[in-house]
Parts: sequence; C-alpha cells; structure tokens
Amino acid sequence: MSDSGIGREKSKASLELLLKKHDQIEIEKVTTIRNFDEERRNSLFQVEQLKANRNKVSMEIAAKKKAGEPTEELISGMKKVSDQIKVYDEKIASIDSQLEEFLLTIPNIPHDSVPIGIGDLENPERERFGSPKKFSFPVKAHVDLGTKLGILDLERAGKIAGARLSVLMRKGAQLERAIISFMLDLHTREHGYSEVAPPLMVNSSSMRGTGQLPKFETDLFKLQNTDYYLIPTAEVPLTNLFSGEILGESELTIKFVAYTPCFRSEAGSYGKDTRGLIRLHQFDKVELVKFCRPDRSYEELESLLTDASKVLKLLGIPFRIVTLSTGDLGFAAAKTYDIEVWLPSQNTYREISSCSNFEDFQARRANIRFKGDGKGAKTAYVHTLNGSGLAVGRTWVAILENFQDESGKIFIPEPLRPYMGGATHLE
RNA sequence: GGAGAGAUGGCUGAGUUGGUCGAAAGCGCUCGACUCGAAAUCGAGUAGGCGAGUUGAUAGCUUGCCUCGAGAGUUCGAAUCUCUCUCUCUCCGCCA
Repeated sequence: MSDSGIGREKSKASLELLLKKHDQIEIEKVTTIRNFDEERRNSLFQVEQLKANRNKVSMEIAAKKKAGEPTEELISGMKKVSDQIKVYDEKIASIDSQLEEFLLTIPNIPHDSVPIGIGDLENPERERFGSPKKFSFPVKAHVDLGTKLGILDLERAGKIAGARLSVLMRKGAQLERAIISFMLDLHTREHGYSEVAPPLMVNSSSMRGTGQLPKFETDLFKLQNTDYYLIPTAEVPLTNLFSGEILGESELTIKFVAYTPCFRSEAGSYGKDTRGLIRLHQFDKVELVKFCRPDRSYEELESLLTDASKVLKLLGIPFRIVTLSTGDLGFAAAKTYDIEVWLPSQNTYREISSCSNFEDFQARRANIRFKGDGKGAKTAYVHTLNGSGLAVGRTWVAILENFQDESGKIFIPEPLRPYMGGATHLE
C-alpha cells in the first residue's frame, strides 16, 4: 500500500482534472488512467467486502474460543477468504505501482494564460526595466574583467577540479558573499520570507516530490553507494520540507528563502556557455519558495516575481521579464516567468531567475496538503511556487559587466557597499 | 565505527503469554453548566486517510475499509510474533 507521495494521484478528483484537460494531453494516456482506475475501484470494492466479513468472523472466533466452543469450521472457512483477499490486494498493489510509474512521467498542464509556442523564441516579453548603458569603449566580458582584477581564477579551478567549476578570490569571494547577504536580508526583512539553511543533499523521494525524478536523473549528481543526490536547487529541500504533512490553513501562505550552492551535471550542454560563470556544475543561488491556498497561487506568483525583480531594481541593473511559452515550460510548472538580466558583453538578456507556479503538481507528488480550522473543513493540496531570488553567480557577472569602466574598474552598487566594508569600487 | 534502548492519537504515556484496541489514563483543546466576568470545579466531545448510502451539497447523518515509524512475512485474526529498512536516544571511539 502506498499512501504517500503520488499515491494520491489515483483519486477521482485528480482524474477528473486530467480528463477536463484531455485536449492537452494524449487521449491514450487518459484512457489508460481511466481503465486502471476502474479496475482498481472494482477490486477495492470486492476486497473491502471480504475484509469486512473477515473482521466480523474473527470476532466470532474470539467469542467462541472464550466460551470454549469449537471454531474449526469457521477458521477453515476464513482461510479461503484470506486467500481471496491476498489475490485482490496483490492486484490492487500492482495497479497502484503501474499507475504511479505512469503518472510520474506525465508533465504538468500549462495554465490557460500561458502563450502557445514551441520554444524560447515564442516567449513574449512582458516588461522591461532600465535601459542598457551605452559604453564609450569596448566592453569586456566578466571573465576578462575578473581575471585581470585577480578575483576570478578559472585556470586554477580547472586544475583542482575541472571544467564548469570556478574559484572566486579575494574581493570576488567577498562580492559573492555580499550579494548573498543582500538578497537574504531583502527577502527576509522586506518581503516576509523565513530563512532556511537546508541540506545540500537529499534522498530520491524528495527528488520525486519536486519532479526531478524519475525523468531527469542524468541532470543530477548522485553520491555513490547512497540514496543521496546533490541538490540542483534549494527548491528541492524546501518544497519537500512539508512532504506528507497537512498544514493548517491559517499558516498559509508560507514563504521560505534559502541560500544554497546548487549542483547540476549539465549533461547535454556541451559547447554552450563554456566560458565564464554562466553555466557551472556548482553555483550559488538564493531561492524563494511558497506554499499557498490554491485560489491564491497566481497572485502569489505575481508577488514572487515582484520580490525577485526587486533585487535587480535595487542594484540598478537592466532586465526584462518574459513569459515562458508552452514549448519552453518545464516539466513540473504550470506557468513560469523568467527574469533576464542584461549582459553587455553578450549584448543580450540572459536568464537570472525563473519564477514558477506548480499549482498542485508537486503537492500531489510530495503529498502536501492543508486543512481549514472549521468543523467541516476539508483537506486539499496546497499550491507550491518557487523562484530564484536570484542566481548569485549570474548576478556577480552582471555587476562586473554592467558596472565596468574603461580601465577595468568595477563600480559597486550602493546596496552592496555595506556588505563590502563600504568599498565603492573593485580595482 | 562498536555496544545498547526505543518509535503508539496535538503532547505525555499505558498496552508486548496475539482475539470487541484505533487504542487506558493524564495534559491540552472545543462546547456546555456555574460566574457580572475570569479562575477553580462539574458534564460532554476531541486522530487521520480512502470509499459507499442519504442529501441540492465538497454541510450534516449512517456505514465499510485502511493506518499504532516504513515495507515484507507468520496467522482465521497482529500495536502485540519474525525479517528488512528508516529515524531517534544513551554509552564508547572518532571528528568540524
């Protein structure tokens, strides 16, 4: 019996939900689910009747034994019933596990407001903030700026570890820490998030809960001879914090912020962003996670986006927000906004945050529910959301590139100075 | 890493010669009585999940099944016996 995790996805309500949207997932899959479910309900009904009988007769046996009456016929009759029960139980368990495996591979259904498109080229721009600065000299890339300043050492990173790993030195390391502190302070003090310091490795069950497993195992680093994976984002430990729990409605919305390193194998990204800090096996990120009532989740998505955007606004770095189209949407998300920051050396906007509403997709898999305080209060799945607030490494890059001068000096944005011992420049 | 103990309802904590135990008792909480009000006292209620019936109802009411860390097993029947796993605690060792 699996009553945790996506076991709940067998429920009538979830099936109806899928059926309602049948135009968006293959009819075949829906039919499969429907057949499975029907078979399961029939067996369940049969076995429950048998069990009711067994429970009743067991009590009779107990009573007769106490009275010293013979019980042989009853017991031998019950042996047959128990055998039948076993057959049905096995059948149900088999259906459950097949159904579960099957459901785990079905992606979330995009929200009605998500634009149709086949890839990132169809992602409409929603808003743009600030305008890229006109430089009167040839801009340098962050790798060159950082290396020259002695705050970034990719060569030695390659020596001690390998490609797609980095070493920040001196003021570069301090800047990383300043960015982290600034973001954490902003979100905890101004935006009402509670800070969490989660483990950087989690078990496979958590990875299933948020949707990384079973489909995306190759994107993860797994620790040998254990069930542990290095987290690809703090979303995983934070969202799973309440797995298998029923939260009080009055506690919602719950808002967490965490700074963690993130680990990604970046399998399949050969040749992409090979230079610099844009795409690494390990990078720092400040992550925002929310648990809320279903009817509030799209409001919460908007405020999540606002909270994340605030970081770049305060730093004074130009950025834009795009809405991911259906083709670019992640496996688990129902709707996603990307925040893209301006990178002068690439003359383009690059993703620095991804803010998503997963609706009840993760909540079903991780079995996270809530319940009202009233008498007739029902339990229902929460909605989960998360967004980067922001990717720290890419923020570091954006600061170097957007605030460089002709001599290679870097202007430190005002909000970070308190965290940099009052320094105004990196030089 | 070595040795040992344990995991029961919101909490504390009974229950281990298998049989009206989903579970004593206490605390907490809810409702009621008393009170001007409160405290104290007294009375009643108080785990979750999934189905079925009734209903306009995802309200109530009636009813079945499952759950005493998780999974598997023994048995007509398991919180109670066996095995595996997970976690917690104590002592020793080691260590940031």
